[in-house]
Amino acid sequence: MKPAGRFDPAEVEPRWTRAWREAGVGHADPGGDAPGFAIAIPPPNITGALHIGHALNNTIQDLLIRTRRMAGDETMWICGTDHAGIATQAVVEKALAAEGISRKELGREEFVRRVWDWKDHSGGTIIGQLSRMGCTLDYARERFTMDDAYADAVLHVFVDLYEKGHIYRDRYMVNWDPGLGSAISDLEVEEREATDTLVSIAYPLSDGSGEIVVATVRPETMLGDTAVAVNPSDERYRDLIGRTVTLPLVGREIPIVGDDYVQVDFGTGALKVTPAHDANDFEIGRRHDLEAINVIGEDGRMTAAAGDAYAGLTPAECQAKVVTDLRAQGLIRAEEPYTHTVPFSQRSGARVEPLVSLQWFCDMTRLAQPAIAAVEEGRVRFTPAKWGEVYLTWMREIRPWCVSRQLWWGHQLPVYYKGDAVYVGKTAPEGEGWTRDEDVLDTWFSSALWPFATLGWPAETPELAKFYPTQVLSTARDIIFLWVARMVMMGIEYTGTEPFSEVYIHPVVQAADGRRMSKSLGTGVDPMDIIETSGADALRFGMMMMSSTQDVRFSADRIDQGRQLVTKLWNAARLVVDRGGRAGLDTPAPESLADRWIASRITAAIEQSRELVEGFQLSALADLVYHLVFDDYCDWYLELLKAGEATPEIAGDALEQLLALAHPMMPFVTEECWSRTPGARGLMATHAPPRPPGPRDEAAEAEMAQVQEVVTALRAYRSSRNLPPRTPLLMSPAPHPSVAALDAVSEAPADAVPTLVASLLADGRSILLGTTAEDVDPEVERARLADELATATSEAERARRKLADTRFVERAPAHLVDAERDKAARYEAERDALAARIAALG
RNA sequence: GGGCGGUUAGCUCAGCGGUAGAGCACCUGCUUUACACGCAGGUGGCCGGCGGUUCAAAUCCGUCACCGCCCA
Repeated sequence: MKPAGRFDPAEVEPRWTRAWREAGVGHADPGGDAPGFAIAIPPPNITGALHIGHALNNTIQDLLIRTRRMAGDETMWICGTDHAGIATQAVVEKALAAEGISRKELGREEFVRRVWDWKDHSGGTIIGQLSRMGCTLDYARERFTMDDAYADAVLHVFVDLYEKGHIYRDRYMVNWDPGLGSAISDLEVEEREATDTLVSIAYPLSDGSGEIVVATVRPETMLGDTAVAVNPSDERYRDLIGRTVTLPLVGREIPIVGDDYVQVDFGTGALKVTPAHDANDFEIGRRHDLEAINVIGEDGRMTAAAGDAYAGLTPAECQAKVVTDLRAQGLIRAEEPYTHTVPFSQRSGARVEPLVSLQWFCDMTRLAQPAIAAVEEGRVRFTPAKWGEVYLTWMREIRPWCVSRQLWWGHQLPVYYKGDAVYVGKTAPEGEGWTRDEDVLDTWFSSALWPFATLGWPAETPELAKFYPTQVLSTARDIIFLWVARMVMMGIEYTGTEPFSEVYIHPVVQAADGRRMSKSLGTGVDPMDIIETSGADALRFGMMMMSSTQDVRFSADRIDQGRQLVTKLWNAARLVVDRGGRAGLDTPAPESLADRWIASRITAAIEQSRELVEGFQLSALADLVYHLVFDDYCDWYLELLKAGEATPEIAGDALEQLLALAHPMMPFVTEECWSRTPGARGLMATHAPPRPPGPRDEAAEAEMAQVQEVVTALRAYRSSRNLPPRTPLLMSPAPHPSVAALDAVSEAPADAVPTLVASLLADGRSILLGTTAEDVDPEVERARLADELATATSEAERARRKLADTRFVERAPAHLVDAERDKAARYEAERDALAARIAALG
């Protein structure tokens, strides 16, 4: 069938999505002989919809997967979604709230059932959108982090880490999110700047001999103070160490301790110590064996321990009352505005309350060691490499991970209590009276197992044998710690192997104005809108162009560029087919200059594209394909084909190579063109890769470069003389046949040469050309020649000056010096020729 | 406080030791029978400032300024 009419992505693309699914293009066969190549998708949340970051990341992964598939590997792109504990629970709670129902009214069992209902209806959104983008995931093997088998793997790991002594329960300082009613990890806390009041409070010495003044932005926490700390080197206070003060409003007698942590020059140099509500104070408390009194509860209100006057207030209300009460007692010494950073929850947006709480922790120090070595020794390679350093820095200072969350949606801890007894196991212990821990695991605990739990681990499945370890992980830098690092640790611990060997960290796409792209700011760009207006191929090309070496602003121009490339390919294919081009021929060796040249150019591009893919230089790859299609193939080669200087056989073969080269990036248009090319068999998606690089045809490339230079010079000449584009020109010496085929130029008869008007430097030598004598306006020509003379003269001088520098001649590489000599000679010859022409004009 | 990155054409970005590139925008031509989502020809940069290394620096080193991110 001959390609005809306009290319309509909205009609074409869904058709191929279905065809690939039906042909099982993404479905992996663990039984085959071909080498396995696997990528585990960063599982999107079931709550979300496709955003530009997904579009970018999954374009990259599909490009890699399609490239390897065409190369003959047995590919598996592991598909699935993440249960996203906090986010999903929040979405469902919000929906319930709209019906006037609270989670607690519903009860845990019913609530979890409702979340599953919600997941069944809305949880597949992103996976469906990825399919529309042309992603060839292994959809039939889609996994979910709460699937029975997956959940079993998660509990297996928890129990095992507990038995190995890495998981323990402790009262420890955690980041408490009062909005969520749960502890959150260090990585979910965001520091923001806030201006508070720094209040100086006098604490009277117990023996009545004076007072010590402390400064704080959280006066309400004084109710939980159990010491005052000063730096032992601070002469002002040194003598007070070991004495006590009486805590105002409370009346508790608390010690003055010496601790190096205290900054002498901050505030008054004396620090109130509240071990239950400040991470640093907690450490000081441990060093001095101080009691930790929780005065702020998990409900975000003051506890009974804060005293009858304050219990039940919010911290803000309590702060106001404490300050009022202290002022009444004349104990406020100063109040001044103070700007500092304050922790907020990335999850709920609430101000994080540090408090001491009984939680489950995972000590990461031993697990980190082999994961550090894996990167240091190159078994896991980051691109760009700097992220490897970021990873290592974090891993070397790794801290305990708080893994319990006070939520209902997630993997409930396999922990059971009876009185003081604790049992950890996948199934409930025998006997009566055991109750299961209410908490669930941090979602990242389960995602850490993603690359192997999705393949059936801990069972020894054929999938695991064939496709683990995976090859590449492509993701965003903001989850290097949350996810990548933990996958490496868990992968090594449980499979003995790093879960992937390459980590590609893609850029962050910002809004066009440089702000963060977000729905709430209204700066988001919906990839599905782009697909609707421009097609998935254009989206994919645009994302590739934006996948450069640094963070980029969203550029609609790049999408347009993709749309134009799609159209160009489509039209080029139509032309070639129209001229008798066919695919899959036993193509004869190219003979004409044009045929030899395009074959060589494509060979070069195939070679380059391999290097670019290996180095994840994806915007360069997109750029390469773009220019190969537009410039080499369409602007030069197809013009030569139309002029009869190239053969349809080679044109058809070149088209096939071009489609294969572009297919991983733009699967739809290439598949469609392929299907309409006579002689094409099978799908482009499973087509052999672009032909392996053979030798370049250096001679053809050099000759064609000369042809291009002359043709360009002819066009520029007409343009500068304001001559219509196809104005016939005469030239001497005779034009190369390809030049004559592309341009209205012919050899000047010998007797006409003296009347030729222009002298151009092209093809490394002077050529003379002109129309006929009567067209010549001597004034215009003289001005034009004078311009060229000026250029030639200054370039010649420049080169001579450089050659006159003995240090350059002596120290620069010989080929550069030679090139400079050659340049000087050429420009001097040109200069003289131009001068002669001007003289001849009179 | 510590660390990392950025600063190149009007805009978005490549280039990272040998006389500055792309796309878009802009200007001039062109209804050339694949494509006006096109073709041809152009305009436009002391490559953030200042020092240094080198025969040679947008590219390497130092420093300053501004912007952004990460960790404390």
